[in-house]
Amino acid sequence: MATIGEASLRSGVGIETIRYYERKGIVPKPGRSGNGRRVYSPSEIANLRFVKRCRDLGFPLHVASRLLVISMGEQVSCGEVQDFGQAQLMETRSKIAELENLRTALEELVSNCEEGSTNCPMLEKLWSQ
Amino acid sequence: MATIGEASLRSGVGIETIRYYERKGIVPKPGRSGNGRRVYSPSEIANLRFVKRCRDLGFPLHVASRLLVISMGEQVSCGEVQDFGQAQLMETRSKIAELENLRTALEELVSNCEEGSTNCPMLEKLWSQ
DNA sequence: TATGCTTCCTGTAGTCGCTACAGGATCAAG
DNA sequence: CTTGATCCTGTAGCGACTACAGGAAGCATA
Repeated sequence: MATIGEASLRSGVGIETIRYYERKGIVPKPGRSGNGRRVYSPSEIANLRFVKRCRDLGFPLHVASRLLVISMGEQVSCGEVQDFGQAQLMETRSKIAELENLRTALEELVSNCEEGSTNCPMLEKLWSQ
Repeated sequence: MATIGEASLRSGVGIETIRYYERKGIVPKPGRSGNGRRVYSPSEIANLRFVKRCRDLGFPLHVASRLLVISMGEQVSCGEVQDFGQAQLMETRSKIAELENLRTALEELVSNCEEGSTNCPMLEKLWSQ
């Protein structure tokens, strides 16, 4: 049984963020000690770590929450889990593609700065067309 | 001289977003007609288009605003403009690198779904260690 | 002229995932 | 007994919008 500070250290989730997850119902509410402080069991700390893992992979909070619920449930609906993974992968791939277009555009924009043909070639490009 | 609706169409910036930019001081306040409605000159519409161009390139609003101010000013400080461009390029590159790590991790995670070794291999992976 | 549709106005609240207080209570160590 | 760390609740801020509510005009048709 741990305090919120210990739970934070062991899970890697910030204290304020832990309370936020609780408020949002992402993780179940922990018990309280006599003085009203939150008390975390090892499995509750593991839950926090699980959510953090999901977040680090880019899953939105509501998906992390759903994955946690699925994990807790009787029979695991593996198909739904796989769907979330696939969706997140697609999302990530399309974000990469988008950012690569941006990178190309920015590289071209910045490269204009070398040629001092106008007052400020980059601004010119931004205004042109 | 155009209404906000026309300005929105011609600039590609949504009506609510135009008003938001005005509130935030990103673009100068337009004039008003007798009945209190906003009236946009062609150059004010161009300003909106400029901000949109910046946003599409990933620049944060305060940078777009600064670039607009620089453009309006007497002498253009080309160095500052170039710095913004370089910073945005670096930012974009590091975001891409980050997302590529995520993609790799997700691909591995999802690939586990094929091997039905456990109840749900993806969840197992998320909990493990 | 009356009606009805569209556009416009202001102001406020919601989104997402935190993060940072303010103002207070309690605990552990010296 | 005091000091400093940790905890509590509640609220507000971030960025960049987006979505109303509730009302005032404008424009076209009957």
